[in-house]
Amino acid sequence: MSEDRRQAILRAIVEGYVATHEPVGSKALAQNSSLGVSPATIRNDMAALEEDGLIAQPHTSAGRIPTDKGYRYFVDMLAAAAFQDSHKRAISTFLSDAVDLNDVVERSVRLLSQLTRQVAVVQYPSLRESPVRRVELVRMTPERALAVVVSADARVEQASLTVPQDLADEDFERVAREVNDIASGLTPAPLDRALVEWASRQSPSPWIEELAGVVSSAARGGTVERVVFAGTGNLTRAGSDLGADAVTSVLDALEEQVVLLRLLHEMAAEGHVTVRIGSETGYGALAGTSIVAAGYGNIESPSLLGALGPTRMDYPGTMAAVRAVARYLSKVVEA
Amino acid sequence: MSEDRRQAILRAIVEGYVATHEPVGSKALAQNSSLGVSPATIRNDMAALEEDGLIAQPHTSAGRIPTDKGYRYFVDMLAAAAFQDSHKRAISTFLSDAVDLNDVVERSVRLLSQLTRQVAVVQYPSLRESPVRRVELVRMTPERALAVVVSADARVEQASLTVPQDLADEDFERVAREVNDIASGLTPAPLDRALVEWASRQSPSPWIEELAGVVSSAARGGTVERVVFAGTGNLTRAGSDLGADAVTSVLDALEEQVVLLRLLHEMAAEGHVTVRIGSETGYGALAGTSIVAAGYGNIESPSLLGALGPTRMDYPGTMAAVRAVARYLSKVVEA
DNA sequence: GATTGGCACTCACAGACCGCGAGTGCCAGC
DNA sequence: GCTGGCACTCGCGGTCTGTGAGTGCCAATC
Repeated sequence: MSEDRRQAILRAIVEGYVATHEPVGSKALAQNSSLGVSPATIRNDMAALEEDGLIAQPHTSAGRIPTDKGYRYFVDMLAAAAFQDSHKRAISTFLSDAVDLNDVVERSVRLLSQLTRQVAVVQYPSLRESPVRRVELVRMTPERALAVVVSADARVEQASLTVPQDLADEDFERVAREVNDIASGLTPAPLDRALVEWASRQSPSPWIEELAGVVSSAARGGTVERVVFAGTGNLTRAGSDLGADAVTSVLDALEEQVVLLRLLHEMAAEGHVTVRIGSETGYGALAGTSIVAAGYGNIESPSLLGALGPTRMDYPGTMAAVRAVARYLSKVVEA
Repeated sequence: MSEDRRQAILRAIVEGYVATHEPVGSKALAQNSSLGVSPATIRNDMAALEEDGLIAQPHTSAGRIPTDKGYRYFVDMLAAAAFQDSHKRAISTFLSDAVDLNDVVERSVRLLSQLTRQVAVVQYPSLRESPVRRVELVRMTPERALAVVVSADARVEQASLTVPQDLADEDFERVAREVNDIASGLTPAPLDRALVEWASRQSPSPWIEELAGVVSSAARGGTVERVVFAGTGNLTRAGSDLGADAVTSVLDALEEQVVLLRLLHEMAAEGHVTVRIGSETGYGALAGTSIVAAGYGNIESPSLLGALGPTRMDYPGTMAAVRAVARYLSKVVEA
């Protein structure tokens, strides 16, 4: 009862089940897979694997299917799969002619969903540490103004604020120039301090306060983190394990974003390509689904992207695709 | 065989089927609905309605369900339903504290999906005729620059372009000032002319050309029209008629956007709240689904928003919700 | 002529039944 | 420790059948 063979059997069960969507039995395994032992032997090992909670049988007289724990074991012993050249080409052609950051993210998420045939999610790059390039204030109406913050990585953020109706245009322009001069070249943290200091030197007024706050948060990359997704159609495409309720919860989770963001944050802490399988996600709504994610961009505070699909997914392929897209996206964003 | 009673029967069938998801038979109709006639009479009328193609029976010995044409007839004879006060309040609280245009659109689409319990779609307002408020050019690196166009309705568009590496900063700044001075206050059409004229006065160079083109298209509200959606989870929520394939096609159509945009454009031509039922959409992928849409914003070239769901939907309620949200959104955008 | 009650007919649906076959666990032998 | 054999389990798919809702048609009635 060698440990090696058991691993091989687990691997064969996972691969077989992923390929056929059907529980795999000892006999089929003996014939199909090339581990030269008899069905009976395999049965013994299967019993042991089941004992360990790595596989289970849906019905008494059916074959075995991997449990979440089994998938986990499989993923952990997985050697990095080679990524097909055709895919590499697809990535570069797909991403090469993107015009701006939005476009890059948009294209990436579509590409990833096509490569993996799963739902792809991409978190907008967190550009917290990127310095401000310029701040513009535009007075739209007598009492409304728009602040436009351009950061060094070509990201443009906007926010609106209220100004006193009786404020003279000259004063408004002076403030605009001052804020731009102060902010240019600063990263968010020093920017905060500089703005507070500057505001305290002005004659106290609520709009100065609001202006400082608005510019600070815009420099941080907008008020909210966002996740875009694509490939939701894959959830219901033929061959998906997920029932209607499961699909509903996943779609809801994607739209609410908050659960998804928390989960991605958790995963960011771990390492390169990380996988959460079924119940490992810790969210009941995501039972039956797995997430394969990888960080990209800034090494210290990476953003995440990943693929989400039924636990019965092609882990090696998905992991390879996620890794590849993350790598390319890192190049683009860092450049 | 009065025409009035037939209409009443059709109405009762539609309402009954929408409520219960089950074919409705003559007997149940006679008891439940308060039109004082016997089942036999109803059967006669039903036969006539079926003759006209307004209803059908899924199986020989089942009750009747409305056809697409039947829903159409029902919708056409529908008196505008009163919209609940609670909904009105929901709308104003939901939309009142939006910070910018993105936020308004985002909130609207979520709100609409909640009110209708369908998939909501909102087309980004087409702001073609809004004049430019300001144009900023920022040199990001020696050979890349960013053009930021702020329009009078607080929309911010960005585009990147290439500049000659050896261009002096003073020259760059001069061009930036000139372009801003030219563009400010102009709507796209005159802006195009002014930019072409201006470019011809410069010493000919590719980057001047690119700049003019980029600013023109940014002033038009970005390169692409976009549609955002929310509530996709409702497609699979309990009680949806749609099979897995239908859901898949709808999700795909939503993501591709192009089909959806064309359809919305077609519907924009019609009038106030318009409805496309099942095959009326003209797209096979949308068989079994209906769209209720209404224009908002600029009367002459309205943008659209709407709700998308199974043909068996609550048309009166959905139409009322769509109309109400469209009205509020118009106010916000026009203001 | 419109409406109604009656009646025979149709047919989907749910439940019961059953045989097949894949798969298992266990045991004795190598 | 591996293997062949054997009895056992049990889900799945097929057939069959009764039931009941619903229909269409026809003759009688208002």
